[in-house]
Amino acid sequence: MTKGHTDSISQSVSVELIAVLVAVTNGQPKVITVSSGDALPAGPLEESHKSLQAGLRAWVADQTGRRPGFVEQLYTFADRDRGHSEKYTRQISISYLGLTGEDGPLLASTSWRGWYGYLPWEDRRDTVPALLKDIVEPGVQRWVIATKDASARQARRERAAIAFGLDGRNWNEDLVLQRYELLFEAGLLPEAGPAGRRSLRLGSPMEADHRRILATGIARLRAKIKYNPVVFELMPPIFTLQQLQQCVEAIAGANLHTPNFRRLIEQQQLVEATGAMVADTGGRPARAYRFRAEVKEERAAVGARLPIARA
Amino acid sequence: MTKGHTDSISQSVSVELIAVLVAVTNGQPKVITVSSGDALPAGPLEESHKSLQAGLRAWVADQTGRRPGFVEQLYTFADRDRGHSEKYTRQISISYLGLTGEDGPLLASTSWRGWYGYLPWEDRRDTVPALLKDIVEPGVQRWVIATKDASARQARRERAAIAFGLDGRNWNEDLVLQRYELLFEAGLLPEAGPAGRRSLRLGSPMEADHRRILATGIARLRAKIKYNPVVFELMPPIFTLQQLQQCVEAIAGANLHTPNFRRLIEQQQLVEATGAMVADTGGRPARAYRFRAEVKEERAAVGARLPIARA
DNA sequence: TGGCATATACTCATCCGGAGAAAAACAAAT
DNA sequence: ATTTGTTTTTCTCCGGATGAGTATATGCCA
Repeated sequence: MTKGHTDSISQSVSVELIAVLVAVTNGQPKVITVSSGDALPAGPLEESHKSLQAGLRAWVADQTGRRPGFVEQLYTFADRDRGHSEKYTRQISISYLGLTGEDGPLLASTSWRGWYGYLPWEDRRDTVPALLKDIVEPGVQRWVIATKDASARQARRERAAIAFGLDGRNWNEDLVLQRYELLFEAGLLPEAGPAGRRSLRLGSPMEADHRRILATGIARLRAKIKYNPVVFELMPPIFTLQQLQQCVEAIAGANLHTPNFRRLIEQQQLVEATGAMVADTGGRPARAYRFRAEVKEERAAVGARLPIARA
Repeated sequence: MTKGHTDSISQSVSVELIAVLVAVTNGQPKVITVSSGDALPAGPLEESHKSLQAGLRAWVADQTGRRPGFVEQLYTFADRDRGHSEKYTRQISISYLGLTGEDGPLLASTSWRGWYGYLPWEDRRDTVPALLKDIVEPGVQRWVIATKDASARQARRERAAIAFGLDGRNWNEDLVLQRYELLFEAGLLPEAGPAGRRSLRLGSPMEADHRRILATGIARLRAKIKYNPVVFELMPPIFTLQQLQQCVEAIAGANLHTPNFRRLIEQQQLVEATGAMVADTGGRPARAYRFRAEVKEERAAVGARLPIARA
């Protein structure tokens, strides 16, 4: 498509901003929801908004009374046939991830909900959820063998094995979206429509594709937390290392090896001791820490590496 | 913003798809451009398109006669005041990265251009570009000291040091977008408007923010190539390890350490020898390789790791 | 005082990545 | 035929990061 066509569109288009607003309080990762937990907060892009990010921040501030310290665009998708009018309409949905604290008042219509209520198979902290063996794996298995073609079946088997750590593979906590999509395709989620089995209780559903957007946000956050010190935004100013670890565990949905976690944090010099102690831990008092502000810029980007030739 | 407002929008909105279509041929990374290299190909989202990705693929196929094997959304942004009409209009631009080969015919109005023509400071393969020392660093330095406030100046200095590897830091090839944005802010690019110094020859400019989108695409590709075997899409079916290395070097803009690169590829089992040899290399004949198809699924996601507690 | 629970420190083996040396296999020049 | 050059290919060495497990410190509470 060459230039010059770019202003030709005239179909009816509406633009919607959808937010995954995350907080973590004592080991519980949460998102802001509306409609009694049935949907993510969403609002139209308004004329007054200078940019998408600005628009999002504007109404997030309205909602939560707080301004999220970290906001990142997730994904944009377009649906046809979304409106009820006879006119052919197109909806563009732009989703964002935002990190904040749980404090600050919410409007009555909104509330915090634990995110593992929507994706219970993602929380493997203390035990591997029973529904994985009881519901997910049999359902996925049915989906695998539901294909006649042998190579297609093999492809499905491989995909399932990767997503859910089957066949001796390891569970990869980053594959939140892949798991959601597989369950959706397998018809194991009510969102999948009439084919979806409403009888299975695989977490609470959400309207439209909001649960999918939530999965996207969690996936992004789980990936990001490994190379970018965004946990910052989810922690109070002063905290103990265990609190920090529990926050990361809540996000990752897995228990961490405490000594190694500690070593990781220290060698990256993410935090500094305040000197104060926190005594009400139930055991030995813990040192209080704060984040090193400098880190924010320093470690803003480290990432993986290529075998680059020096000199 | 609670639900129920979501269909209230009525301002005039147009949706534009912009593509960064990449190919690499003998050490030259290239993008498809229009308008004699002044812009990236862009087209409106049409009613017939089922989804954004489908829309993009449709007209990419028209343009190049090839279907890119890999397509990924980059970023969405919204501008006001973009149209010329008196009506207040809003343009949504959704950008995509696509990987393909250079073969296949192009329309006359489109052409491949080397991407380092637009971002010459990003190519550090054989030598560090002279314009870094000659133009970029002095310009950035002026921008740093152009702030009165001491702490703001320090922040700028830090940011510049990270982006361009100053003050003893290493160059981080992933920070393509950060570098572009800094140069833009510093008024060193003609795109920055009247403040921009058109006299400086810091690469060829592009219309609107297309050069920024290109930077976004390059950054994404440089990051992605490290944990996801997308080089696939840019290579012919059979190749030598040196060709593969040169392709990665072209993308990364840096020379790689050959033995270590080899070791990396082998230990990841990305490729398998065909048995054939390629003799016209100028030196010792090289083994011919192909990608292992299985890898595509296997290594679709590996990523960094957290100190997860087993057991 | 003796558990109990958590916090913190230390050890050890292994793997991976950066860096460089060197051998192998051809072509072209002498 | 020998030398030189160029590229491919294989090894080695080393330090630091990582996985895994053990041990000690320090409070509270019964």
